[in-house]
Amino acid sequence: MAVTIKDVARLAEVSISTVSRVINDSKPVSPEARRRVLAAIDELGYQPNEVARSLVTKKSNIVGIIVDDIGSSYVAQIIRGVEEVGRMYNYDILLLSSYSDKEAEIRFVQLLMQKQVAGILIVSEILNPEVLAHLNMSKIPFVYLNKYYNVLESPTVKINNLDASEKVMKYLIDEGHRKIAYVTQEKDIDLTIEKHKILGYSTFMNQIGEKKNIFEVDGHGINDGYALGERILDKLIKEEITAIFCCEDEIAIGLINYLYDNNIKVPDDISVIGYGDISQASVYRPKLTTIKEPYYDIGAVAIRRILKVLKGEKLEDQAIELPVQLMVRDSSSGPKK
Amino acid sequence: MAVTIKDVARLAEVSISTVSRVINDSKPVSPEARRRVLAAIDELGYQPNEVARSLVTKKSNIVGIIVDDIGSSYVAQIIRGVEEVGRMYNYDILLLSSYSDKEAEIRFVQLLMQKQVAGILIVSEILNPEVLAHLNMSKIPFVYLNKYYNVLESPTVKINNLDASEKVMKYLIDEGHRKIAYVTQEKDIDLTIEKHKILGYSTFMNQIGEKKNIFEVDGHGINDGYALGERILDKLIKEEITAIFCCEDEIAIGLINYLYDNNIKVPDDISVIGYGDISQASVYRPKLTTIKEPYYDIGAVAIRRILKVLKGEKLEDQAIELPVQLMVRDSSSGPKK
DNA sequence: ATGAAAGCGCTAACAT
DNA sequence: ATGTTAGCGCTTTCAT
Repeated sequence: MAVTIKDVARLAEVSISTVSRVINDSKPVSPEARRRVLAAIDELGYQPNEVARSLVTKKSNIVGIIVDDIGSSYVAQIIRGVEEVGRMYNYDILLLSSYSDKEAEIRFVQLLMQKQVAGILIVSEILNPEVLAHLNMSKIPFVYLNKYYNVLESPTVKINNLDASEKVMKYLIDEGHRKIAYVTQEKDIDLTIEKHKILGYSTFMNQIGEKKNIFEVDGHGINDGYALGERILDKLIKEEITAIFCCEDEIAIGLINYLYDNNIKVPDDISVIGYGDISQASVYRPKLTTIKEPYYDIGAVAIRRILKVLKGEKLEDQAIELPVQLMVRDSSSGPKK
Repeated sequence: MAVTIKDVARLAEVSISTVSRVINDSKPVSPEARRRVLAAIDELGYQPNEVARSLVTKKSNIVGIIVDDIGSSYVAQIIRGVEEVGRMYNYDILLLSSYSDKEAEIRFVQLLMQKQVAGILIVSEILNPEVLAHLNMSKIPFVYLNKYYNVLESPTVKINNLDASEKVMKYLIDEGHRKIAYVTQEKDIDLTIEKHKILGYSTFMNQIGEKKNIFEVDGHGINDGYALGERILDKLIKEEITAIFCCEDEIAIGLINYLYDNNIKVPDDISVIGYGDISQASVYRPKLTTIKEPYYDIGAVAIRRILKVLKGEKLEDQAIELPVQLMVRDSSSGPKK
């Protein structure tokens, strides 16, 4: 049997209330009593039972985080940010993986409510309005993060994607490119962040008065990027494209693989730019020029928002936008023609 | 205020014990009462308070997992295994990152004890006997995982590393290589798993009667592999090495980079084999021949062990060994001389 | 400043 | 089969 507050009280010859006051610093306690309590705690190696505490305070110091898949590296980065900041304020993390299962997301939210978590963080890759409804009902502070979709009307932290595509376009044009293509994901463009990226691309293309070339890719994998290459090669040549901005690093890498296999040199013949700065990006040869999204920061900012609400502070905006960084590496250069 | 067991009892016109019996299926309840309780639960949307439950049962359905760094991909894979299996048995995961801080590991163990977790899983990259001591004191079932060091006298799940190096050596020799080098980490070889890998290497080299060439590398990064290349190039040439087996993929990739930059072709001039099958391994060009360690399985087996103990079953052995897989890809071939 | 006592929501022994 | 009741370990009024 573990040592409880009673044991401490008995040994210190005070009441359990006094012990409680000492460990919580909640009310004045005489120096003498405090000394005895501390001594008793030390002697017995007493550790307050967090569960009992949570029961009465109706608050745990646990933050629940429902992620899509802990295996994705960006998710791991977010968790890292959450974990590290949470730790500074003594919050622990309860981790649940939904694997894009809507039902699971909802079940998990309920589960976290049962566990009296202090806050909830969702990292989803799907659109699930139901889960938002549950969250809003719960009265638990939460932040909803989504890499692909725009989160509206809910607390979130997101990337400034317009800024991202503008940075890329400006760089490319400054390097002398004019025939620039963009590769986007195929679906729900209105709902997704692709909207903003395409806007940035289009604006610049209009500005320099060149024809827009937007290709759609199916899937998120390197294979899909490779398959894309196969599909668009002719068009690339016909349109004399000298630079391609891809919506995801994986796609860019797959595309580079395809080009390499077809004797088209990157960046000499075509510059390829990715998006995301996944770990492979800086290893791959040629090293990928890409947009680095601050996932660690997203996690850190997200948890800070929850902590803020917990402290009773009001949030100004629902959404916080974080800037990105253009990582110029070896898969891009000026056009060599 | 959330709805409690009392509200359900009142609405169903039964006692709270009956409600408890229904939700826990712990004792027979008349069909009629059960029906009313279920209806009331449904109507009120009642969800049992897990915290109160844990307080009385002294058991939570939470498994604590202390990892070195959630950012490492192998750690993420382990967590994935733990999470997925845990979920099947309704266990949740409390995640703590120690970043190789000994003090933190110990603090976290105590924290988890306070939280009444059902089990503890440690994924450490350092050697920390103190934490083992705390763990043993806690009476909480645990498994200690360590990628680099041999865990003795404690429940663990590990890789059969001798098997791993034998597989590599057998493959290389079958391909016709004889001048084979091994790259190891520099320190504590007696304590680390390197011991078994080197044993496998040495055994085979003795068998074919060739001179052993073991190089030591400092650090775990790609840069370190690159630096290694610089240091050993002359020796490689002098000894006419045709294949190098590296203790880590990162080292292998760095080494390949260096060789590539110095006009030595992989695998034509030298075959390079890694260890770990990190995500880059199958993307990198040439794709890395390497040993795939089953991290997902390690996590899954580890949590199963804990669950087993929780069910009161005895463990046969302290350690479970999992087999590895040799992934033959493009960084290796027969010697081309 | 301190203690007694109520009660958080639940389970489980005991009584019926 | 069902209800009553005593805690689980703690915080927090309410007295003193």
